[in-house]
Amino acid sequence: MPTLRRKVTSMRTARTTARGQGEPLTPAAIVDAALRLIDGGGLATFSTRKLGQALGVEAMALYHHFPSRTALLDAVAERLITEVELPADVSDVIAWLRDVARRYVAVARRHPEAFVLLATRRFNTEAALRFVERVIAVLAGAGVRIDVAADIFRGVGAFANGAALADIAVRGAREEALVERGVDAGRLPYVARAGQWLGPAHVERQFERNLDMLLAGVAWRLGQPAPAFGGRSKGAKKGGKSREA
Amino acid sequence: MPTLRRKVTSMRTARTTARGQGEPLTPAAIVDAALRLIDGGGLATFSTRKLGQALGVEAMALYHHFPSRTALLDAVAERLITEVELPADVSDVIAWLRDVARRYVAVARRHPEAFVLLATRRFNTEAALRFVERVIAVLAGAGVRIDVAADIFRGVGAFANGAALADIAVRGAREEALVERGVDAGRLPYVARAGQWLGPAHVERQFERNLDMLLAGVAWRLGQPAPAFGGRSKGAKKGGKSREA
DNA sequence: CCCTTTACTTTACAGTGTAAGGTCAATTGC
DNA sequence: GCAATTGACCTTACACTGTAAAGTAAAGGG
Repeated sequence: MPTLRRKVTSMRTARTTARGQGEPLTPAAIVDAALRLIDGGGLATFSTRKLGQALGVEAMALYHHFPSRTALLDAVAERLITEVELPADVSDVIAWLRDVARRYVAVARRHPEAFVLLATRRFNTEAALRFVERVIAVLAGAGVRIDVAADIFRGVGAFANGAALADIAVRGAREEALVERGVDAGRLPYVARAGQWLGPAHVERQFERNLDMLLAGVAWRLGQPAPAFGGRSKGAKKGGKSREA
Repeated sequence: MPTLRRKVTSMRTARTTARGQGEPLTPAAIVDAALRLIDGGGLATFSTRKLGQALGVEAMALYHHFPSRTALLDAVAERLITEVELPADVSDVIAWLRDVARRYVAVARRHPEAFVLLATRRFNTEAALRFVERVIAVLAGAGVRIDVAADIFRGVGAFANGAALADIAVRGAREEALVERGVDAGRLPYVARAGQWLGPAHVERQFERNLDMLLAGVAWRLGQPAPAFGGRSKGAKKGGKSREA
């Protein structure tokens, strides 16, 4: 593996743009650059040519590493899931699920433009399946039946996805106060009153609250004592009887 | 290539393609055609030219009614929200919320390709705000404090959005059995076992179940008796002490 | 009758994803 | 040592995109 790819004195020239001197392109480097580009300029304006330029390469070079633009974006989505690292302490499944959901949404906040790639694609690619595997494994390890684990994955996953999208949408809006030029004050009295509570100042708190509510249901279903709402679980007593876990 | 829509006798020509004779384009007709096109061919292949053709008009004619393609897609999203009609019986708020969530997801199932427009945009357009208004109004009408109503809207909304996207993704995948060529049997044992439970056969049931769990939390927060899991709420009475509603 | 407005068309341009084939250094086979 | 192959990238080309700019026909108003 030559470090100097392409002799510098020849017409072919070395890639001087935004990457080490001559090491060849790798899928990982391409995906990284793509994510950076999307983060910086939005998904709508992302193009293979701009990506090529950012890598100091013609656009068609990308097709040597990915069959299509869509495949490349799939890889970006993959890259995003691997960014959510699962907490190590699995002693409390509910707390663990809460942490996973938090970290998942954190990824959305870090990559608001790219996150839609993750939210709209199916979790059946390599890294995504590994993610599913680990979550189900932790649940199963806590004694949860496999079908119930799937149910819970779906439920928490759906909520996390939706909350992440809402978070992005709310924060992304350029602070137009939601009370749109007073138009709604008359025709939309409730929106006018609820406006501030639907703004970016409260999304995070609302996420936590609703997540806790959902997880309380999960805990109930697992036959565990419901954790106290709004905070860390402070072991209550027995609660509902397990029906299937 | 002016087919023949240019003065056929003396009148302003007749648009013979896929629409009544000569009546002029309306935003509503455009949006309808756009939605049909997206439903039929996917959002990715949707273009202003194809839409124009479907309406018997040049693409640029659309720009007389909408400032941009994006604005047109905004209008399609608007069209989608108006499609979810809110149930009339508001006697039981929890049951009402459940119905709304169901109908919302039903829209996603009816328009799997277009739904992403709704899921990724902010609810601050005309029809969307009317939707929010009515939901908050019903909650407030049931005695829920305005900030709590906003919390609940966010929670149920996020879950419904995420569940709808999951529904679309799962149903959209061309039945590749999730057990991808046996690859995972060894490396992904839990996915292999959970596969069937994550397939299209169970999304709807899982949606109902998780929705019920979330709504149980909502009911608890409203100081109402928790509805029975997994079924219709069998209206109980006043119940526990309210903390904030 | 002219003037403006409405609704649409024509033309044009910069940008898109990507198929087909080319180029040249490095590696391999003999 | 040299030919053949391969890997990694480039060049060209094409069909297609959104849309700016300007044109055109008909309807309505003064």
